[in-house]
Amino acid sequence: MIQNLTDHDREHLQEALGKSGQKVTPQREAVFTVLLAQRDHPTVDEVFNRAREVMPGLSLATVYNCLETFVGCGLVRQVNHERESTRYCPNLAPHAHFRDKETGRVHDIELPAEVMKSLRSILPPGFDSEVIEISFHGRAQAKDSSPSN
Amino acid sequence: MIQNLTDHDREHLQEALGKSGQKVTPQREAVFTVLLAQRDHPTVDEVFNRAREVMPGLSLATVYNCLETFVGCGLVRQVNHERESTRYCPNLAPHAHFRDKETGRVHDIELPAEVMKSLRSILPPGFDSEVIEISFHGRAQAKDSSPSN
DNA sequence: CTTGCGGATTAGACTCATTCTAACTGTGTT
DNA sequence: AACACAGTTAGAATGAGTCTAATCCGCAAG
Repeated sequence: MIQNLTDHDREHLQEALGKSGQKVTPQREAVFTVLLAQRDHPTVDEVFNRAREVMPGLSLATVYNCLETFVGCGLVRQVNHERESTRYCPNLAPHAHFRDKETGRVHDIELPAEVMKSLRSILPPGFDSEVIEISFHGRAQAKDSSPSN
Repeated sequence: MIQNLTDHDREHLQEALGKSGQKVTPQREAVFTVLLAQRDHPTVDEVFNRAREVMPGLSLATVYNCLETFVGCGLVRQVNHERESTRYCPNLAPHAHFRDKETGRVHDIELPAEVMKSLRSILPPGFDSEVIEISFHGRAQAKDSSPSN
């Protein structure tokens, strides 16, 4: 079920959009709500379908737009695996992704600061990295992993 | 300039293909030659264009087929960055990739065994990973980086 | 009010990397 | 010679994502 945003989350949305001079709109709120309601790294299509349940007139283009906006103001992260459809993730803490070969499901893997540091240290001088993406690909023991919010 | 394969490289190709029950063909040899001649992580299109100089009748579909075959028998690695075209890399040693924001060029970054190990160690029990992809994204000081084999 | 402005949304056309299909080629086999 | 079969080929099909042009909506100025 898709619940409404908590005041706290709405404020978060409000603030992040505001900072880059953009507004909260019903569509953006709906899309953001969907992302928070089920943190399973949905594709654009999945977000679209879920959001439609709550806002039937919503268009796919708008979902693309909203997600792009959110990425732009740091509200969500894009997750790409090989050439599959892009997925979206509202987890802001630095983390890696694990993609289950069997189910296709994506799990967040916590990334300790010291590992991040050792990773950064392998860059030769002259290389300056803003983003580090780490993704694992393999099998995960099924232990239900849909922490719904 | 695209040179011929050394005996050593031809043997390598031969062996890897043979192991998975496949043959060396002129097209496969041409594509492999292109990959070794200029280790700059070319896209399929780039491989296609380079290989055509040497084998004008070669078709794009074949380039896709050859590259897929090579990936299948462990001769080359695929490199994906966001949703850009897939690139191919004949460097077999474990390494990370650095994509230059400005030039779009991809650089190999050596990956020390101990960093690999610490990465593997962040996986919670039950997660079993075969492939780890690490990619950096940022700016690299231009210091000509086309080590043509 | 009502007019006008600008950002947001919309449907549908478009792009383009990749995959698929069905015909063809070349080589080795019975 | 006829066959089998992997590999190759051109072109059609797919599908995620982007673009375009029209419309909508909230708000500020007149």
